[in-house]
Amino acid sequence: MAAERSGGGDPARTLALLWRTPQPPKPVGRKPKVSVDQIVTAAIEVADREGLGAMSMARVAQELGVGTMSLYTHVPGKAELIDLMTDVVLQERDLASDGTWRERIKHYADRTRAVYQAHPWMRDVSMVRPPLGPGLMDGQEFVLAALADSGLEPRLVTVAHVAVEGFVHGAAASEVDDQQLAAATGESGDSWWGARQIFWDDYFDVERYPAMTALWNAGAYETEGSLAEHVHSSFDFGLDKLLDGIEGGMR
Amino acid sequence: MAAERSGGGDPARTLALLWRTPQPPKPVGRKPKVSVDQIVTAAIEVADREGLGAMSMARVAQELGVGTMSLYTHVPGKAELIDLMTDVVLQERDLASDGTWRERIKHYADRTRAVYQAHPWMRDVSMVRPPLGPGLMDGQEFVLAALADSGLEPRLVTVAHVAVEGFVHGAAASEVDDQQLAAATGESGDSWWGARQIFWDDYFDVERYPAMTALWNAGAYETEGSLAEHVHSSFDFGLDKLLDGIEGGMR
DNA sequence: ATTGTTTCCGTATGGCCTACGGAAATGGGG
DNA sequence: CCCCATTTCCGTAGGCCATACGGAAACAAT
Repeated sequence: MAAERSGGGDPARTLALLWRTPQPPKPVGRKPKVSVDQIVTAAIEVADREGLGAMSMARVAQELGVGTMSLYTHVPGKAELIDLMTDVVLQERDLASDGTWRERIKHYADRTRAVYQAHPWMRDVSMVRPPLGPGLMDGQEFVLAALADSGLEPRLVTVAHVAVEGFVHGAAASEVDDQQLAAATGESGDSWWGARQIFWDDYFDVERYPAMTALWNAGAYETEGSLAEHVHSSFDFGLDKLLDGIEGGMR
Repeated sequence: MAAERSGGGDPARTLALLWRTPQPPKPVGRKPKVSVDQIVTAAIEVADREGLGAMSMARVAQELGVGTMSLYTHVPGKAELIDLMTDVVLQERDLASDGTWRERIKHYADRTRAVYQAHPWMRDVSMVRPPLGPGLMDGQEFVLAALADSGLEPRLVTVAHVAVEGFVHGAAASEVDDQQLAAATGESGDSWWGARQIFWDDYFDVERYPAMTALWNAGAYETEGSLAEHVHSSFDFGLDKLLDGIEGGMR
């Protein structure tokens, strides 16, 4: 399915929800059975366990013991609910701000990765029109502050910011993709690749792929750890090199 | 919705389709009304125009003037169809192999970006269990050959490969996300951000976000081009710095 | 008890994938 | 010309999804 997108609904309503603008208590009327926080928490639990595909309005309502349509009293729609879920889990990063600028960016990358690990459905959430809530904003501030301390001039800070954010979210999404697929299909990544052993036997053409063949023969693919560990260390390497490049470009 | 995943179906069948293993012509039996190639082409057209969400089996069959279930005679299921679509559009990159290793990697990035631009639904396709067809394999060979020429030792070539692939696909996906959302919702990115002007008026806290405020005051956000252009140049910057880092790490 | 206000939620619409099994088309052998 | 094995075509049906609509139910104040 396509990426989940932010709702086109009333921005004022969505922003009030994201920042939990306190609503004046209603003096009259029926008492609510559920709150926005309960709905968001239940939705996150369902998505954590069964994926964003399983997080339907009916499923969340069932979890809370209310009717499906009751949710719409508290939340404009599913897209906005995903916005709320996203900002809540981004807040879990709880970013600490000491160390050099490089250390802080690596800290940011680690914490963001941890969010994706804990909530693999984040892979399916598009970040180009992000929820403008405290979780997202605190993260942006953290990275921008670090980059500003690096000595880059302001214009380049904003450019580097997009590059770093893109790398970190992309890397975290990639890493988690494998686990998510494993959960969704009931087949591990290693098992999946194993079942495709016949590719190397029947289709791989040594003449057509000399570079891959040479690397294979040089033992470059005789890795020790699991697939996931290899991917993880590759992204550590990539982030390091990206920061090296940014640092070097200033001297 | 969740990311589209590769089918857990019979790998041998899927590989035969990906590499278009010639089937012995059937001497008897009803003549097929459609071919695999026609199905894949029609599916790509639908997805290009209306997104992967609209690419349903029923929609593709309608496009071809056949019944929905007829497709299942030629293609195991939707997941495998997406694999076939993916490999076909990756083949469109048509990679040329001259220039320095850096030039070749930038060429690869540009051509891959072009694929995403032409086929925005690629954003929704997970690449952790990729279709092992000629389109993907040729790309891998191209990047690995370039990195091998850079002088990295074999072990590091495979590590750098994952980092570069992650960056390129992540960047291309990010760029395209905006257009895809614009098409899906009928609202451009600039318009979307404009509608959220009230965020800066009502919610942005100068005390809480000093780094962002300082950058704003320094004029770092007074960009000239569109949002899309800014994102594009940021990823060019990022790739350059990543390659700088890789290059510098060897000296 | 009535009224105003708010929340709860049953129903209905139109979509999705695909298992199943029978109908229709095709070419060769009698 | 008919029969039949083989292959493809496809209608039906089941179980999911989001959400518009409008009435029922709960509550406080009068």
